[in-house]
Order: sequence, then structure tokens, then C-alpha cells
Amino acid sequence: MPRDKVSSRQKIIESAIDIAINQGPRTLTLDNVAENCGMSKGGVMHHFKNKEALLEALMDNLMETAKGYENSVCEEHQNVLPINRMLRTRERVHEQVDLDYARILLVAANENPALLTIFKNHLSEFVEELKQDPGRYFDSVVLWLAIDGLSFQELLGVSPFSENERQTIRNKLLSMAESLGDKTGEN
Amino acid sequence: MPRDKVSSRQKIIESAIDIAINQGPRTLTLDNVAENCGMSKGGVMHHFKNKEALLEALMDNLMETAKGYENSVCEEHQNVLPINRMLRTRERVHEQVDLDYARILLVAANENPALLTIFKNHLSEFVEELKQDPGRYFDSVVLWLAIDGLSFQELLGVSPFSENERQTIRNKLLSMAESLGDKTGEN
DNA sequence: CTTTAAAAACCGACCAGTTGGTTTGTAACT
DNA sequence: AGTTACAAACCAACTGGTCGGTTTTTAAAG
Repeated sequence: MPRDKVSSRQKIIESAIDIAINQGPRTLTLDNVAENCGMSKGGVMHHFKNKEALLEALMDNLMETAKGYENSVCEEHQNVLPINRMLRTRERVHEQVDLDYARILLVAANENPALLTIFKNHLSEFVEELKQDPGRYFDSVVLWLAIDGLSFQELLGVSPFSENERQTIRNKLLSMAESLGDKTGEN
Repeated sequence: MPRDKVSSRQKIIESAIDIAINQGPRTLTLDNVAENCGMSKGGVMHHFKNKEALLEALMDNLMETAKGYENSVCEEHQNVLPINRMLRTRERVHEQVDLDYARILLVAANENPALLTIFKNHLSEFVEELKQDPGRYFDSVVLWLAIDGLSFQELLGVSPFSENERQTIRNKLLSMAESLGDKTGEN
């Protein structure tokens, strides 16, 4: 039996994520990853032909996790404005995988900006969705940019707010989104 | 006088900025800087005892430039809300030195997060200033986070908006800030 | 105005460590 | 026998940083 291809690959990815989160972007090296998951570099290279391939896998992993949370939010909160859905998703991501998870974005930005294309496309799709509702477009964009600003500040480690304050801000943004109404216009 | 101490140091800094902007953070190496400004590495090391010292100088340069724009805005628009002032400053920075200038932040974040402390302190001061006016605190924070989100998206190269759209957004944010009133409450 | 000597600016070779990546080997499974 | 899944040794390029030496500037003395 191939010793355990799937779980080995996954173990490498998790090791890489672990490094990206708990150490800086600069320490995400192939040697480090190999050591962190108790493998030789040759082993790692067997699963990912080069570093870029590994980073791609990281990005995919990140996007898929996010999409998973988005889906769960969609199920619980139906017929809700896109911006509302987005804010709730962010909240959930924040609770569960911690924003540190997004540090992978920083690694990607540093290593190979092309990797961010996947992420950018995700944002573009969301803009298109917001444009479907021209009347609430701008208000939604502002709320969206605000939550992004808050996240980015935290991501770079320059947020002047405490976690408590950030929580308050997120809640207020959410309530602002809710006061924009629901999809059908009632409320 | 030594050959030209001031301008040599400045030339190194400008070379480093040039690299930080036009190439990725990873290419900001001492060798690269030296080559870019037509000097030997030894020469560079003479002006900056190590890479960190150079990066510090970059951050200082960035902060001082920003402060310069803020002052010019202060002169032209007196008695205006802090958030209003901040948005106008951002606009001016954007026009003149381009947001690419802020790419230095990314380099710093990647290389030595401690360097961001200066930047973080600047943000903290602004929060304190906003808190002086509790009635408009939250609205100001939202506008601020929004412009930050817009900038950060652009910084990472993931902005789903065109430059035209971003301009529209910035203008709208500014007009929202203006509708918050001026410092004295009239208007 | 010279001479002189210290100080500052700068060069270029070098170093140890790290990087992404390759090659070769080998044990296990099919 | 052949493929899969690794391990181990290895490599060239690059990293930040050091160091001995050379040139240029400055300032003081004659």
C-alpha cells in the first residue's frame, strides 16, 4: 500500500500552516516544513514538486476552509443580505480558526503575489454580488471595507484596538448591516 | 566634508525604497540595495550597521513623509474633524507618493514585525484623538477602517475595484465624513 | 598655502549559514 | 519487476555580515 499518501500530504500542509501561523513568513522554508512534520525534505518534495506548489495548496486549503464556513452561515441565515452573510462568516472564521490563519495570505504576498489571484477572484465575485442590489451597494461596500480594514490591521499586527474593542466593532458593523434590511426588503 | 554623507545615505534609502516598491519584499537584500545605488556592500554597511538599521530608516522615512502631508492638510483645512483630516491626508498621500510607498510596511512586516511598532503607535494616537469626541467615535472608526481596508487591499494587490471605483469610494467616504459636521458642531 | 595626520567613506574579498531544488538509494507494497 | 513513498546526501545560489585595506575629506600645525 502506498504508505499513506493522502494523510502524508495533509500532514505536510498542516505543518506548513502551523509554521505560517506560529512563526513568521520568512521561516516557512522547505527544510522547516520537513522537520516540523517529521519527514525528510525529499519526502516533502515528493508530494509537492516545488515550494510554489506547496503554497498553492496552502491557499486552496485556506479558501476552502473559508468557503466551508460561508456555507454553514448560508444554511443558518437564509434570505439575508450578502454583506450580512459576509460579516457573519467573518465572525465565524474568527471564532474558530483564528485570524492568524489568514497569515498565509501574508506569506503568499511575500513569496509569490500571483498566489493571491485566487483570493482576489473571491473578492471580485463578492463585488459582483453586491452590485446586484444597487440601492444598498455603497453602504455594503463601506461595511465590507471596514471589516477588511479591521482584519488587515490585526493581520499585520498593528491594530490599535484590543480584542474586546474589535469585538464591539464587529458587532456594531453587523447591526449596521442588519439595519440595511433583508433580501426581500421587509424588516 | 566627507564625500557626501547626507546624500549617500539618502541615496541608499531611496534605492531600498525603489526595490521595496518595484520588486517584492524578498528582493530587498543588502546586495541588491548596494548594486541598485551603485555602491559596494561594504559602503552600505558603513552607513547602516545592519539590515535592521536600514529598515528602521525606511520606516522613519515613510512616517515622516506621511506626517508632512498631514501637516499640509492641517494648514489648508482647519477646524475640521479628525476623521476628515485623516481622509484628506490619505487622499493626498495617494495622489503624490502613490500607495506603493506603503509597500515598505509589507517588507517590515515580513522582515521584522517590531518595526511596525512606530506605525502602530501612530494608529493608537489617532484612536485616542477620536475618543475625544465620543458622539462621533464609532462613525469615525467605521470610515477610518473602510479607508484602511481599501488601502490594504490595494497594498496586497487584491483589490477587486478599479482605480476609478476606488476614487469614487474615497470621495464618498470623504463626503460621509463631512456630513458628520465640523469640530464646532455647526454645519 | 603647505604639510600632515586623523577620521570618515568606501571597496572587495571572504565567511558561515540558509535557501530551493536535485540526485541517488532503498524499503515496502502491488 | 515495477511503482510508490520516502530518506540522505548533496549542490549552486544567495543571505546577512565581517574585515583588512584604500581612497577621500577635514582640520590642525607649520
